[in-house]
Amino acid sequence: MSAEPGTVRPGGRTARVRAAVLRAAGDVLAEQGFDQLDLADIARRAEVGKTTVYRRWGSVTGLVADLLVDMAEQSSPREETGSVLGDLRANASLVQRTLADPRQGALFRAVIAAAACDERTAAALRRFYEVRVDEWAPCVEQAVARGELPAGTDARAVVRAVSAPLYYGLLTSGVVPDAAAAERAARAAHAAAVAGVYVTE
Amino acid sequence: MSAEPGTVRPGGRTARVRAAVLRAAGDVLAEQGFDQLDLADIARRAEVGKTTVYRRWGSVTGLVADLLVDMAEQSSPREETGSVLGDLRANASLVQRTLADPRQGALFRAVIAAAACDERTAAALRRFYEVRVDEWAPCVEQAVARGELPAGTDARAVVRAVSAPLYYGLLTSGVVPDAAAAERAARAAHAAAVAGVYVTE
DNA sequence: AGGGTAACGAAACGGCAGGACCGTTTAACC
DNA sequence: GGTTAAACGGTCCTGCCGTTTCGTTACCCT
Repeated sequence: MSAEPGTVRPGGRTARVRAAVLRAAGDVLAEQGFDQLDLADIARRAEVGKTTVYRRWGSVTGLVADLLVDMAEQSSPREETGSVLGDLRANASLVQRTLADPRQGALFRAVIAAAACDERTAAALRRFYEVRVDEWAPCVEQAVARGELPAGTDARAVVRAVSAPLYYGLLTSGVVPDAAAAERAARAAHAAAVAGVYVTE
Repeated sequence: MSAEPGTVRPGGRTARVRAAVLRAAGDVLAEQGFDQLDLADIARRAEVGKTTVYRRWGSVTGLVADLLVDMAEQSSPREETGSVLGDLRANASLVQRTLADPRQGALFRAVIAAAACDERTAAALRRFYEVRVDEWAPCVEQAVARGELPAGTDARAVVRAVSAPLYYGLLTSGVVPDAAAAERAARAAHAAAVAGVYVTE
């Protein structure tokens, strides 16, 4: 049993091929959604042999899983405004702008759909959001330390609460969130956190 | 241009075939997810000719869209407990139990994934949630009338806020919601509504 | 800098999803 | 109950997705 292709000689051409294929995969996912995905089409766009794509990724979901690993590596740093509400607003705005962007929004919908169909992709998606939530949780922890939120508040739960309504509208009703929706999301999470809804133990 | 098959003679055998196929489709969706869906397999399970499934529904997404129409018709009546928080709890618990049910939960994930790939399916899904939100919005409207929530509160927004975190966890992280999550969802939506986050105009 | 081999790429193959044909059943209307 | 055609269902087939094969390129190590 040999290692996966691309792991022994990951540099040079191999890296270029990976980058080109992932870029093409992102484009096609954003344009068409993941079920109409033809690996041969991606190979053509990436100017790469069809055989290579099948050998290295095997299936559509495998390709999406690798794309998610790539996306998780590009983490956007959090902003700090001095108050929880401001920080949550910044986070909500970031999520909102991401989902409202034609390419990014469609890409996220496609990736989440893919994760619902394949366990490996689901694991990659879970990891992606873990990274994102970990990035922003310190804002809430600092707020607890400053006394703005009750002690014992689950920081990660608050961060997830900000994203939830924005994702929910997009996924279940196709509603692209606007700035007002971001503001509501931030204020709602803040109000709930102040009320002690996310206090554990 | 002739009408869609199944619309001119919707009774008798046609209805039985539709019911059998939709049931089989739900089973397969819940078991395997929608991308591995083979219409011939569904036909076999439903003990129906393969040709019939292809002729009437054409594609996997078309079948899912019809399944959603069928699901929307079976609306579960809302409960009324006398207080907003109680009503929101009842709603959250209903959603939580639905998503936590192995068959129903998997079915919802699959259906949402299908909606991300096809516009007709997305429209059917939107309609499904419109029906559900309309069913529960009166609870919030009555609460506003009773003075429990501020005037001008967007009732539908509050109802959606209850579901959002439960769906968000399931779709992005594969977290099956438990009773505690339902309680948090209800209390969070309530706290935000009381704080006037969902007041419009 | 040169060899060994990991990784790529073109072309040919094959299995199966999805569709076409046509005879059979039966719902709808009188 | 008889007639009409809408809808079903078995069979065959065609096109495409994914795979295999084998020759070529170029990355990595010494």
